This record gives sequence, C-alpha cells and structure tokens, in this order.
Amino acid sequence: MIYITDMDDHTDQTRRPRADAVRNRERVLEAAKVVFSAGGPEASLEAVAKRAGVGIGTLYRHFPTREDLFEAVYRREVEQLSELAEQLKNAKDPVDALRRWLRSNVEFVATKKGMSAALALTFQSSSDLAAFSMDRLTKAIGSLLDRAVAAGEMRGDVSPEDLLRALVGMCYMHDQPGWQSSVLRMLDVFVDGLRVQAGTKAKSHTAKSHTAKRARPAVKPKR
Amino acid sequence: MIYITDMDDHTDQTRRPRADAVRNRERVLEAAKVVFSAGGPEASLEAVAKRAGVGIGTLYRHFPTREDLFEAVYRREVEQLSELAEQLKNAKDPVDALRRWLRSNVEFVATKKGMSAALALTFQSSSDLAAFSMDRLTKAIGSLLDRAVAAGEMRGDVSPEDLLRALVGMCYMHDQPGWQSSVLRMLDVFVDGLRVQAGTKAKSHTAKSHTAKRARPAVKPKR
DNA sequence: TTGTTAAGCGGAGGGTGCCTCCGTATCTTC
DNA sequence: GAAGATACGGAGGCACCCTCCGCTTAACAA
Repeated sequence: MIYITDMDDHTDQTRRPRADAVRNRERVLEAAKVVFSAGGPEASLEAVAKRAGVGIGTLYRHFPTREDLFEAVYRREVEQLSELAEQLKNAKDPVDALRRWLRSNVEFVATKKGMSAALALTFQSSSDLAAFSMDRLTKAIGSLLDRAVAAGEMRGDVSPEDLLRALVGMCYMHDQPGWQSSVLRMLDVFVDGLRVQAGTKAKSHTAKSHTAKRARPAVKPKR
Repeated sequence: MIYITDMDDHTDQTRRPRADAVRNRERVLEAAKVVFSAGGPEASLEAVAKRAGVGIGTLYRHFPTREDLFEAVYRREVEQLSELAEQLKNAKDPVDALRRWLRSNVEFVATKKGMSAALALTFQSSSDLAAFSMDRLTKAIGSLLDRAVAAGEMRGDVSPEDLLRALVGMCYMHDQPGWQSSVLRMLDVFVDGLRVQAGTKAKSHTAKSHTAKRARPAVKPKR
C-alpha cells in the first residue's frame, strides 16, 4: 500500500535499497499492527518477528527499540487522519465540517482500539512522535477551526492543539462497549462550548434537546 | 496512615492478622508508588521489593499480579479525590463548585504524572478497578453536577460518567510542560458548553481569565 | 513464660522475552 | 559472472517474572 516515492534517487551516490530489506520492513510493520492490536503494548516482539516471517535480528535492525516500532506503525495512522481533513476543507458549513472531522476521528480510533495503550505509552516517551503527529493533526484541525472562527461562528481563544488533545483524550479513556456514543455526546457539548456565546448564535447541535431552537436571525458575522 | 478499622474482629474464629504482614503490605504500597511514579509501569517489581525492604516472595504474596499492585496504589488516590468532592458540596455557587473540583483534579493528576501510563494500562485490563473508581468518582462529580442542574444553571443531558471521562482523558493526554494551563482552558470551554444556552446566562468564563486574545500563536510548543 | 501452630518471610531457580553480535546468504552494481 | 555492500537469522547472555518451599515469627492458649 505504501511505497517510498523517491525510490529511484539512488543516482546520487547511494545504492538503491535492497528489495528484501524493503519487503521485510513492510512485513514487520504489518505484523506489528496486528499483534499490538490484539495483545497490547506488552506483546512479545519475537511474536511480531515470527508472524512477519523474519528473524528477530531483522526486526531489531529495522526498529532498534520497541518504541521505534510503535512510532512507525502510528505514523501511518496519522497520515490517514490528516488526509481526512483535507477532504472536509471544502464543506459549506464550517462548524459542521469541524464537527464531522471530530466524529470521523472517533470512528477511526474505534477500529484501532487495541493499540490505545501502546500509543499512550509511546506518546509519553517519544517527544519526536508527539511533535510529528501534533504537527500533522494540528494543521488538519486548525484549518477547519480557522474557517469557523473566520465566519464568526466560533470563539478564537482555543488553539487547535488544545482541541486535539481534548479529542484524543476523550477517545482513549474508554473501554466499555458504547464508549463511542458517549464520546460523540461529549464532542457536541464541546463544540457548543466553542461557539461564540452571543445569544443569537447560541444554538445547540445536540440531538434531541435543542433541535428546533434556532432563535433569532443571525447577526452579520463580524470579521 | 491507613489501618484496617475492624482489626479486632478476630474474635469470631479468625486470628488477628500478623503485625509484620500489615507492615510489609504498607511498605510495598509506599515503595510501589514511588517506583512507578519514576519508572512508569514497566518498572521492575524486584526494584519495588528491594525499596520496600522485603523479599520478592512477600511482594507477590500480597499482590499476586502486577495489576493487583497498580490497583491497590490507585485505589488510594481515588479515595482522596472522592473526599475532595465532599468538601465542595457546600459551596454556594454550584457551577463554580463543579469547576473547582475539575480544576483541583487537574492539580491532583499533575503530582502523579509519572504513573499515568501505568494507570492507563491498568484501567484497560482491570474492569473491576474501572468499576470501583467510576463509581466513586461518578458519585463525587455527580453530586456537584446535580446541584448545578437543579439550580437551572446547566443542561441535564450530560451524565457524570461522560464528564468524568472527558476530564481524565484531557489530563492524561499531555506530557509537555505547560499542559496544565491547556487543560484548564479546555475545562472552561467545556463548562461553558455545559451551561444552559439561554442568552442571559451564557457568558464565557474564559474570556477575561486568560490573557490570550488569540491563544494559538502563543501556544507554539517547539520541541 | 513457654509451647504450639498457623501465617508470613525470603530468595533460589526455572522460564520467558529482550537485545546484541557475527557468520552466512542475498542483492546490487559493474 | 564476480566483487562488494547490505541484510538476514538465530544463538546466547542478561534481566526480569513468578513459583515453591524450608525457615522464621507472631498470635494465642495454658
């Protein structure tokens, strides 16, 4: 699925990377995703190597530490999230776009639930990874947030970083079945809190309680 | 500090627990708190035993699994949080009381930062512990939330569980210095979202309390 | 006090997983 | 096809996990 784009850059002095090395690296990543998803972060690395069909030495050459392996797996996930935002950038209603990104995120996390503990650990020990994913996701969420703020729909005193962390935190704290709906509800509350609090604009998006409450005609969005 | 209250119940057939056993258990718990705080959940149990001045066998008799030990340590913390709510129950302004509990919580977490990964892991594998702490903390936060709702200050469609998870999630996602102020800001947003959205009552609590007019440029965590 | 006995103590030791090291195999290049 | 670079695999040393059991000590009775 994922290929190094500049695979032919071996012209400048460096050899082309060996085919078996590329293949093995890929195999290990794939195996790691499965094993960690099932067994959590404590899962044996030897099990990963076995499932990948490579020797333990090979695994360690590609990913010298357990954290390196987590990181590599995680980086892929982040890319996907980032692309998601790109698509939503063109939606009409900016508040709704933001809300939808947040919601899609929850879904995304749901499919990776087994890895949550692993990620929590990794995040804590690798500030590099934190920086990378913060950067990617912050930009994603930031572009959505900006539009809503520019449209006068949301307050401007909350940073994308903050919003992101709140989101991720909410997702990863749950284990019970049904956690998703709980998070979705919290997100709605949160988005409500983010809206500009002038009486005219303050309408809630939350399901039943405030459905048809659109109060007065909106004021002109001030820049 | 903590003594079994019914220590004299040995009248009914059972012996009184041995003094050295009680003492050792206490020592292990104390040592575990320190070791885990410093070294995370991966820390060696042998290190804990050593620090406690007991044999490894003794540690395992009291806490058969690593998770049991985490649990025991964690249960104490929860008790403290629970008591905190008790004290706040009598404050005048209910919204403010809730807000203050949330904030105190952040502070509390701050002092236990090293254990966060351990707790995340434990929480995920021990549904017993999850149930216990959920129960305790839910009641704590619930009593505060109820008052605010009853006073007509807050919407009633958010459960204490939800609120709790959002709080904890926010806290445990951070590692950077300065995370506290970020969480505090998010909490304010959140509480704003919780308020009833009628025009008269809905005014932001954050606007003035934070010097940031536009927080984003300021919050630039640079490696 | 002293004796009896249940309860608790500690650490040796077998097992598992982590990670390194290096002889061997395979790929790239010419 | 040959040479040289690169990667492979798994044996082995180490650290930690956890159990097991002979020894110690505290609680209770007389």
